[in-house]
Amino acid sequence: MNLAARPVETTPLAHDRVYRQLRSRIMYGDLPPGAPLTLRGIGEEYEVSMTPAREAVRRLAAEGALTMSASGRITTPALSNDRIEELAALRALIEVELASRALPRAHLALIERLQSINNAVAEAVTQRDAVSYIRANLEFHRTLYLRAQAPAMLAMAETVWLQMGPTMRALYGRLRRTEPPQFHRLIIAALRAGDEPGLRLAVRSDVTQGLRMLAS
Amino acid sequence: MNLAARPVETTPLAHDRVYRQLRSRIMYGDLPPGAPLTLRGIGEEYEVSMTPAREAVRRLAAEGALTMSASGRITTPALSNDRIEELAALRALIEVELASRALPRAHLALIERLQSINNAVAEAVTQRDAVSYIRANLEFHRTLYLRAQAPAMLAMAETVWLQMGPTMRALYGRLRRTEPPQFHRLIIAALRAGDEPGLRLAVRSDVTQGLRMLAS
DNA sequence: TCATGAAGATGATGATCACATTCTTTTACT
DNA sequence: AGTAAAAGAATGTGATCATCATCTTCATGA
Repeated sequence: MNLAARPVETTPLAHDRVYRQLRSRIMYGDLPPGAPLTLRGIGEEYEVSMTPAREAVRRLAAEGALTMSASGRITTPALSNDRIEELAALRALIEVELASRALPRAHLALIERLQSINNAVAEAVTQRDAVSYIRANLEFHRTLYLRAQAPAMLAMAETVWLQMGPTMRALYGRLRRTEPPQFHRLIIAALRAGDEPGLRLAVRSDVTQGLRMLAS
Repeated sequence: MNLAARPVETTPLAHDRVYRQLRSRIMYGDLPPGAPLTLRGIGEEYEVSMTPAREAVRRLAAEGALTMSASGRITTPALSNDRIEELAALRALIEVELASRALPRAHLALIERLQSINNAVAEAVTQRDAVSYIRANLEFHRTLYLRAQAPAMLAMAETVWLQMGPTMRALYGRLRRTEPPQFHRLIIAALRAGDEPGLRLAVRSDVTQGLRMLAS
């Protein structure tokens, strides 16, 4: 057994690299809804052959991050309003539970980190940078939920985020506002106070507020 | 546009066929936890080359139905008790919501179909046929949830079922009982009465009852 | 002017192969 | 006899190619 020769350096695997980069672009709204992708195009962009591109695309399609037509055409998902409502409801269900499980383990250091991330969210809002906003917003939620010690639930929540990525970009893109996220402050306040009902309400409100944007 | 030449017959696609068959075997507990699989073995079994086998495996791995080790070895998941608790909690969250949404649309024909499926469940129990039991049990739930008109939520629930498949088989395999499922009767009764709180409680109880088997 | 159809381009699918890594078994040495 | 090294087998990864389906474009005809 050779322990010294294996630092931690793993996974120079091509398909995994392509998967992760595509996943980030989709989740954070770098791609609009309905954007077409091709295996050859992806392979060329990431300098790999079609094989790893195919595996990355299939993996993302299985997670709902990409849509494959009957003829195999690949696009980012263009969600119907019903589908958006469903995904928002799923976010509410899962993330309220995650927040609730994180609450008893939320110490001061975590709350301060959330505060700091929230400043980045506010800055992205004032600069109207949709991608930065989505990334910082999701990092706020992920940081809290990591404390829940519930990896399967967190994975489910991230899958929902992934499916909503392109749509969130389109939604925030046509939104004109400059106020920082109010519900994040409520979440932080509830964490400080150890107020579970308040926390559940604040998370639910934050997660479903995007639905109101559909009235446009 | 040629409408006549395309009946409905689509998807003789190899990777999709392999995916569906493997998915069924995993979800219904035909494979035990930790069972090893190989791409060449799958290809031989389903008479395809490694390429479609790989795509099916990757898709299933993305859904959590298969586990890939760091070196790429493929096995069915062997869940820890913590992970089982998490997945059961997810089932409770999602399926209670699905049942609640299905309730206002549940007419008599649906209730009678559930009754009939429940007879099949009871029969599988008396015959101690684990695979038939799991299949009939999940069909009971799926039939109800289809009425919710919430495909994204149903897909999430099925993903959880998929992850638990091998473990459910192992759990029911060492279970020795012959009584039919009591909570299914409560679910049907609540549907007949239009009793939403009762339905939510019955579904939650049915979904989490398997957790009690862990006390062994 | 619009519909129809054919030709070309585009793209996904599946098979095969070479390669590197990992696991298993055997062999050799103490 | 037990441990370690080495040879061999097994397995996933990625590239390339042939093939077929689909879409687009352009020409043809009413």
